[in-house]
Amino acid sequence: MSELEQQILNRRRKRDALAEAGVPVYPNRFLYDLEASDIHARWGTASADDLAAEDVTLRVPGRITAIRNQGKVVFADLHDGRTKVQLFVRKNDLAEDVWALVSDLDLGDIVGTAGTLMRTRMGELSLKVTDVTLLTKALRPMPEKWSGLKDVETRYRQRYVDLLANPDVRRVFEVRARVMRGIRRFLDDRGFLEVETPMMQSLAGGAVARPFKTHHNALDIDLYLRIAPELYLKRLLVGGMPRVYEINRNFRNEGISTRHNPEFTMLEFYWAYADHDALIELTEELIVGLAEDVAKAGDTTQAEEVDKAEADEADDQDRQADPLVIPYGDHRIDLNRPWRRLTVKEAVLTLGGVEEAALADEASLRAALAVRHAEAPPGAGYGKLLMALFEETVEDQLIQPTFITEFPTEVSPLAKQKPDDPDFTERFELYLGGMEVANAFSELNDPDTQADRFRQQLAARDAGDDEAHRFDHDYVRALEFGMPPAGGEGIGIDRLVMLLADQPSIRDVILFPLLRPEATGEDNGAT
RNA sequence: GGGCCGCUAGCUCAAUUGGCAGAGCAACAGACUCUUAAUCUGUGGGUUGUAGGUUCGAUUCCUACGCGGCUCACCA
Repeated sequence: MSELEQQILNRRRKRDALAEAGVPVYPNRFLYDLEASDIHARWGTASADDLAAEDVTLRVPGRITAIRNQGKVVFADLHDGRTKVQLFVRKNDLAEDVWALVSDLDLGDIVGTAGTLMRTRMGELSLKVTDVTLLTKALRPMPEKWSGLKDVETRYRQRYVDLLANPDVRRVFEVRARVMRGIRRFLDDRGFLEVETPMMQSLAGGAVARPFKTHHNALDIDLYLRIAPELYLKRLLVGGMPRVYEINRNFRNEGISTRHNPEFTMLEFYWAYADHDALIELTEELIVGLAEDVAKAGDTTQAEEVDKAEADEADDQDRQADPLVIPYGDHRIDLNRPWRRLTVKEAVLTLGGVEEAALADEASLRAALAVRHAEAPPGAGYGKLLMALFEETVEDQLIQPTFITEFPTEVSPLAKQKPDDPDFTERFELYLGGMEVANAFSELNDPDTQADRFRQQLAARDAGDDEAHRFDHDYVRALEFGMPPAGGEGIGIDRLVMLLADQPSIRDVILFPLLRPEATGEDNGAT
């Protein structure tokens, strides 16, 4: 029998012995007053005398994360997932069977306690326990208390263990929730209506990417998981909803990397009568507001948590100095407005170190790519070549917030052309931390031009670009009813959270990132 | 898909030139009525990711495979 199996067996025996003695080992409920976080929020600064005077008796549930057994006194940490409160258990204070239960507790057990708040001689806020009931027995051992769980594969596969062992992981997902709330509040306050459009589409449009394919049996039709909600949201503009947004999952059947997960969360919003410049303003305002929100929340979390006092001090100082200068890996990103704006061509010339002559025509672009050992995409015209050069020379340098504007029409089949230069569109992308975070443009609303663009995409597909956009006849029909001039934007939420929570991989901001399934063999210790 | 790296006890990590696979925590038995990485005494725990190969002998060298990480490619 392996070590793990032995430990599981021991825990099962303890549980089964209790059950045989008539103790319900998975009781249905425990009426409680407060959890550890609430207790710290309310009495975190109360003195021993205050507590004695107030005589606070409480019922508190939680998970046992540490046990310090002193013989006839036991100290234990009772954790609520965010923070702990210490249990101070004396044999004299308990009924005999309760003391027996306490003596048999294992790390990870979930219990309900009752007692009085006090401070120990060392000053720790503690619950002087008068009763303990087992709420759930943990059958598997917890990871090591000091080093936590480091193995990345286990952290992603068994996120529940990661969350139990590594308290910082919890904070990342609290930031994520805060970002989601902040976005909804921001857009709701400005009169945007949150809507939901199909995730299963018979034609995967609105972006350029390979889709996942599935099949509906009753209708006997193939369907695709959406790669973007764009074309449906714009149909709502036609339908007279002037400001709409959707925040939900997109699915792209592409490679996986530190910035790509096959399913990812995207905010898209459409704003009738707004132009490109209004979108830039709104984007700055939104993201700055979210960053301020996250910084503020970080401060209060740290004030609450005694344990966190020694958290990264350099970090704290930055935030105090300027909450809009945020750490990201080795970088500091300055979110103070206004953010830099460069056209694609300007960026290639100034940041990419490309000679102006290289932008002259397709041949010179191809030459510039060849010099850099970069491939030209199949069937590429001037626009695609320019973007290939941009990605090769500029993209990963865009650490500080930068709006890249004036994208080629060739790579922007749904965007409106610039009035003075039809080869380029009123489109921008926002880069932060070297990542593309947002993509926005003035929406093409001329149905005939849109039909032409779709035809050009079909031609590109024939020329070897198997990700070119499909022709969506119903969308053109919708445009024929008249779509108001509008600005639209998509923001990648996962990447934004990476930045605001200072996480290096998209897997660190997605609770259950996609991994290859585990080998079919049984996990050790399963019975 | 390519390149590089990793996989050793439940967890975190060692193991010299190819020579008996170890430690801390956790577990188990015991001591201890203010500890907080509690302390002290003792004990058990391994198909070294899988399958082959080389060798008297493989955690170590070789091959294939699996899973993961980074990276390149891919990907607005």
